[in-house]
Amino acid sequence: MSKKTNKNIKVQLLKGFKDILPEHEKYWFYVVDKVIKIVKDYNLSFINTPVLEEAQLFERTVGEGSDIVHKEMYKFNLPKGDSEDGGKTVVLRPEGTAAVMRAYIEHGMLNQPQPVKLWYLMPMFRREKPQSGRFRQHHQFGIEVIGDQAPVIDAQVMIIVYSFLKYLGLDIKFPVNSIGDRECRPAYINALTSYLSSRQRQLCTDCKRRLKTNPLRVLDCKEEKCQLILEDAPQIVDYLCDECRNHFVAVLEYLDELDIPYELDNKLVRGIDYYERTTFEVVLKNPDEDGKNLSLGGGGRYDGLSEQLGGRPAPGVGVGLGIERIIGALRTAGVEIPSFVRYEVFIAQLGKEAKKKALRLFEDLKAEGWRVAEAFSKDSLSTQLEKADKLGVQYALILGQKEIMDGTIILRDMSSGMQEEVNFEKIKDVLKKRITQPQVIVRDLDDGDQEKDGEN
RNA sequence: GUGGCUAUAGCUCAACGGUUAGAGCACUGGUCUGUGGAACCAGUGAUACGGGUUCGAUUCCCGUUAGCCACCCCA
Repeated sequence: MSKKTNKNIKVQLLKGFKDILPEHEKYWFYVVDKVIKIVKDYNLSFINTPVLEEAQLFERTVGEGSDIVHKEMYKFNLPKGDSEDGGKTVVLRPEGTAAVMRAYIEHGMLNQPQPVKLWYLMPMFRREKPQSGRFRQHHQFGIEVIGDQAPVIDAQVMIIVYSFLKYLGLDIKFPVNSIGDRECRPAYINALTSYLSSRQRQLCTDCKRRLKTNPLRVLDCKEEKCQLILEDAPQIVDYLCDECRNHFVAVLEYLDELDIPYELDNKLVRGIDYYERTTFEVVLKNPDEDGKNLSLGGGGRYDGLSEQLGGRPAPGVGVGLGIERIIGALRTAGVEIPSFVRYEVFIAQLGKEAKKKALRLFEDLKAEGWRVAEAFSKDSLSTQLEKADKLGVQYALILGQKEIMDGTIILRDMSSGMQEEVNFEKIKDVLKKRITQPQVIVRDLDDGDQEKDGEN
């Protein structure tokens, strides 16, 4: 950095954006490890979609009246005339479901065995005011099961979420509701609207607006006066058609069967228009000091979404979970995150000849896939071991004049301080025996991360 | 979008309307070419930006920007 930069304005992060730093690495790897585990368990197929999409993909599905579309999208026009896509209005993807459904339609996944079970891990962008646990770019692990409307699928999506978070060490529950479908919901909205209209004067200003744009959203208003009015409001359950009611009851039965903790919440509507029937959220079981249960994600069924995008009918149900929220929850819950082994071996050298031989040994070990660290530019053994210690290396190899004469090398266990002389030629075999399971897992994880890096 | 709080080194924090803005941790080098988690010595490194009050501002005032938090909503 230049010193007196009075003239230069410091370039920094855009508001609400966060760097993911080395210090967050172990949390990400921990979560991604469990993601990989759960998607293997349930045979979900990987999908990722572009960050940039046409604006109407979300405007038509998430809904013009929703907060996401209405005020939170990064939306801009591509310059006209410089390319075939010139003049199009594009947005940074604010949520995953509509994008995945677009891909499902566009790639004819209807011709695969149904349902198609997909998962993704990708960044989302919403231009909200940043706050605790809320950023303008965040990452979601999402699951979408498309092509089947059986209630058991709804339950299964929730079961997957439940065991995923269980793997991570988080205890959660599902507020759950059914908001009906295209057949029966209009009647409920009518009933609700006329009830609220008659009491319009007592509603908060936001709700007066919602009453016109999206009456359902009045239901989850937090204002006390609105809540009071809502106590006697018509309830969606009473308006569900037989199909929707049966579907909902069946979902709950499946959840009961596996003792998945849920609680009925007849005011849960969610801020996205494409949902039908089942809607749910994923909240921490234990409330924080303020008595609130942190929300880790949400989901629901969207049987009409495909048609909204011009596709053939394809019912679906899905869920999105916020990675940053999950990591936050892991930290506050004090879940122990296994520490991360970056290097397996450190090579320390003493003397000119030893340095040469160590240089070669480093290359040899590396060629065989070992993760090797060194400090060849240092001559002091203390300094080298100190470095090895800071790197968290499990074993140090020490090579000096004496060892070269004897054809040996010293193997030092860094945690116990125990060390032994090993025949130089046998060192690889000895290492193979010593280095244990955890490192293998880290290698797997690392590969997974590289894939993801490519996407981000 | 509305409101509250904050802004000094990479981090945590100090200080004063007045000479050269201090400390701990971290970092770099050294003691250190035969043993790390330690000690000692040395070093790098900061008043967010702009304006005002003042002889003098890091300090007081205003604005901007950014951060944190709450509301709204959500992941």
